[in-house]
Amino acid sequence: MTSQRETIFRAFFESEPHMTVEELHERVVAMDPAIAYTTVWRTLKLICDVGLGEKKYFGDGVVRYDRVTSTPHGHLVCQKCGSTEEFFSSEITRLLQDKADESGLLPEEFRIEIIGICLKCRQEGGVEKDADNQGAEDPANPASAKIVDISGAGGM
Amino acid sequence: MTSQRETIFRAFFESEPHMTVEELHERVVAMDPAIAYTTVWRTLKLICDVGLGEKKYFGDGVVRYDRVTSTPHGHLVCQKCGSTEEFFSSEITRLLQDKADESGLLPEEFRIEIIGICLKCRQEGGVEKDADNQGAEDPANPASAKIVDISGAGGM
DNA sequence: TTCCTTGCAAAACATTTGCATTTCT
DNA sequence: AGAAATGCAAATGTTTTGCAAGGAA
Repeated sequence: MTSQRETIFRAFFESEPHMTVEELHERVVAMDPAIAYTTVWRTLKLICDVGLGEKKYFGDGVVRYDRVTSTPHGHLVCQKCGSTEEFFSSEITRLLQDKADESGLLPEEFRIEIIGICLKCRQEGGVEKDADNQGAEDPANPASAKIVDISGAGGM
Repeated sequence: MTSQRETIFRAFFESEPHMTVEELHERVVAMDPAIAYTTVWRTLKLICDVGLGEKKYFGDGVVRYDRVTSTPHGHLVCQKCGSTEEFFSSEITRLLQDKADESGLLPEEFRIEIIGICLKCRQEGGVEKDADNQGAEDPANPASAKIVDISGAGGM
């Protein structure tokens, strides 16, 4: 365990969910400017290999990484502004498990994503997302990643 | 509407689901050797833009394209051999719609993927598929192929 | 002719890897 | 010392774009 790894681990586990390598690297650099992108990438890979993290693909061309949580969850992703929201549903999880069982597939991960246009973007109409930062979170606006629900309709 | 487009359209709608640009291009070339990869790519983009198709990301580094079906469906993807299977569940769809409604997001697409190890691969145990790097797993690091007890779920 | 499409080549990009150097044990 | 981690640069592998030539309306 090196100091770089410790920094990267901290940054990863303390940050908001589904960050890209680049985003995490930015955070890491803020803590220690000498840490290279490659090291962040390799550490992220390490974290996934040991099962503490996993890749996420929201479909905007970049890989994101999530901490492995005890509870499976899905994401609501806005195509326009790139904001994301998480949701939980034990009922959906159960149904998916059933599907896997039927097929004989031993599930390792469930990916549940709802892609669409968020309420805010529909109301504001004209707001375009940052061209060179597609689907990325605005680092200055972590509010774009909020956690919702937990027990609503559908037994989540 | 050019002959190339007609060929590509036919190939796309008559082929199996979730093909990559390259795979579709191969099929197209079999029908008309003069059609370029770029044209296939652009036509696929066109198809998606008009809403007849949509991108899929199974996490192996390549984009796949699916026809938009009247019924939303999910995929069971084997990390080892790369095989895929589709499944349908109106109940899951309904629950996801509920989640979107709660958030105010106008859903345009549901992505439901169950990633794991298929029955065949578990039975055959050691059989490695040609897929050089399925899911970008490190072949030299079996730890990445952890198969945890999923009594609770695969953990997303 | 005018506009749109095609093909080829190259640009863009994110992800990975090679290798010499540094750091840790 | 020996093994492992780091940084930099470059290789990969795709996706995407620029532009001149070709084809449809």
